Amino acid sequence: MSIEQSRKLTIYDLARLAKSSPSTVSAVLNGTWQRRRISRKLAQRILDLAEREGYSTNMQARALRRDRSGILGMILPLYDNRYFSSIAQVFEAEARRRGAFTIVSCTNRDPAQEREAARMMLAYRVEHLICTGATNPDVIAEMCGGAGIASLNLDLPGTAAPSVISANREGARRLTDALLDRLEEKQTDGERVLFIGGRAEDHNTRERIEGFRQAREGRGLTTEATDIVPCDYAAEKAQAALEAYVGREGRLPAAMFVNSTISLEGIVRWLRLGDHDMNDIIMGCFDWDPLAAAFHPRLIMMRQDVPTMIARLFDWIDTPPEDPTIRLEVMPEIIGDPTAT
Amino acid sequence: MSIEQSRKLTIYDLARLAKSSPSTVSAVLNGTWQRRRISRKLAQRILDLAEREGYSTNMQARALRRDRSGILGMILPLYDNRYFSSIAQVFEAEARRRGAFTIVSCTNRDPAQEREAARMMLAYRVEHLICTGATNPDVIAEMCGGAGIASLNLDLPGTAAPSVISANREGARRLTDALLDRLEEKQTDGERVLFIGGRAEDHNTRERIEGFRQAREGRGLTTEATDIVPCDYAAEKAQAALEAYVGREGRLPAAMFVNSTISLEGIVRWLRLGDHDMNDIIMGCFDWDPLAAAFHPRLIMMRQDVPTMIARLFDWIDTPPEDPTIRLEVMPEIIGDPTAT
DNA sequence: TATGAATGCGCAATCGGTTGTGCAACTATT
DNA sequence: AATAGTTGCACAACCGATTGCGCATTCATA
Repeated sequence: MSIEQSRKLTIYDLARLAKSSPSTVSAVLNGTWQRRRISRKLAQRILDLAEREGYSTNMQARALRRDRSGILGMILPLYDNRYFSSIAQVFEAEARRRGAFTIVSCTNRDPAQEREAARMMLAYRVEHLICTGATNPDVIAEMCGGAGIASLNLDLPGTAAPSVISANREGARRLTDALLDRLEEKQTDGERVLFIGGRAEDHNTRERIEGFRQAREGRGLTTEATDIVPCDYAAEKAQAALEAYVGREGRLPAAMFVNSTISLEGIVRWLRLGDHDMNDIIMGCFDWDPLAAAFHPRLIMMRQDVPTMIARLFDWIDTPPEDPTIRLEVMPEIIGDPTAT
Repeated sequence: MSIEQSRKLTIYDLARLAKSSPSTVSAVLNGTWQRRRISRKLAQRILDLAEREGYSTNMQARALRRDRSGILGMILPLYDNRYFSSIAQVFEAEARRRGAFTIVSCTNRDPAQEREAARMMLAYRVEHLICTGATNPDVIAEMCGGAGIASLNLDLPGTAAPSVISANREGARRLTDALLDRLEEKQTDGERVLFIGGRAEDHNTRERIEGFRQAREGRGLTTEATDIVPCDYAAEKAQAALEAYVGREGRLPAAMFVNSTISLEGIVRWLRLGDHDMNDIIMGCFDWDPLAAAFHPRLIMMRQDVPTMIARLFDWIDTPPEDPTIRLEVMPEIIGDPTAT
């Protein structure tokens, strides 16, 4: 261990201590010493010294000189559900594996916060910016373009940068199919099936609604507009929306397609408050939460395939696609459906 | 909007465009122009120019020169529960409010990852490092000390840096009291009450066990060692531990103190698998999850007061405490206990 | 014993801001 | 009209790393 330094140790200090030069020390410490024909002996001496003195490279200086920060940036709506928190964790783990550093910023689905976060990330010269679930990814992509930084969209697609998203329509179709299978088992035909949660403006919600419609159509069922309730991402809104729905219809839906765990929270709360039995109603949720699964094993959930999505993202970080508007869909996995293998 | 530049715009470019000098441009852009007696007219001209050309300060260069990065670092075990994700979000929001940037790194309760993350944070010259739930905070504090960086502990305390933690013992006492009240209501005296989850080595778990013991002692109850099962933070381990416990004892405990939502997940799963009625067993959980609350309204939960904890943390960031070993406890709130106001 | 090549390392410029200092040009004072 | 103070700005030296280039040795070859 070194003596506590008030001033951080630099390559100049090490050069002095090693009776060498800053350029040599630099080459040794960043691994380019062989190419610069530094003798192994001197290199070892400097490495030992650096270790003993607790030297740590000043990344700001390195970034400035190299014109590469070594930082990957990500903006994210929130951390507080399993989908987004897992995105953040997997992203960070993979970046770390490659020796990159990550900066993640939560922007609360707020366009102004998204822009501000992107501005800061660009100021810190991130090498790539991943926009996850951005309300308007194209604005961010344009900011990045102006700064010469590559951006990528995740979860919600854009038209100005490559996008990795879930196969929302197909996923929703499968989830709806599972719900309808259950409904048929119960032999309660003609009952209402409610789609609830998400935002009508957002691409994923629209796609999932379309998948929902198509699955019903496949069984000769038509879907009423009143059965589609994209009441935004908030437990209270889902709770209120369900209350209103049941008030209008005079009875519970037989099955529900719940679009996100945050909506699920409101739905479950409302059912509990009204003392309804959770098992009387067939529920599917587009998103996965293991605690919800534990509490309600008959709940069918679509688990989005985060590891694969992040892997594809890094493929594009390594080799940017020629087509900047390319969109890749990753299939989510159905959980809790006994008819699925 | 500016023409797309291949090379980023610098203050030198702006100086040329404005027919001024780099030092003047710098002063204007970082707000010190009044102190440097730059005329308002020139300042405005430069600001307009910067805006029009889409200039963005290179934070690496600024950090290098100022010897201040403007970055606050935080290490965190995980994002995937409401407690830690809320810590990350509130921390980031507060830092942003103060114009600071944050870097958060998940280290999976792994000492090696914690050290590595701290090393990187120090290389990026964070101005403060917050160690949240670190397995060995003192190691990190020492690394920071050697680098002349202030560190602070959150959630789990250390002895080498100031710590903000929850009032674990008192919180556990209250939670246990609530459980025992319920038990008495049911008039099923003499039944077993199980403490399950957490790590025997970790300070919080030990304190909570102590609070659990004290609350029972307060009612003249002694606590068997076999009723204390700190089986680590993992759903599967809690599930297995409960299975083993019930196997040994021959019956379910009448009440359970579940130490974390991750343990709760395993507990609930096991109960479901065994087809036990959740309402036959009185449950308390030290940590809060709104989805769990929705599914199980009779579940009593201690919600740790994250906003207050973060506020205290920033108080210390602003004015470091004289005593570096100071420890502050923040009272968590009990949720779902009808006897509490 | 020259000559050319390879080895081993240091010099100095550079990345893009920041900031102490100095120096004109003006204004106010006597 | 001479002096002192103020206003408005530019110069140049940093911050700590990186890297093109060059120079002195040593080694191999003729």
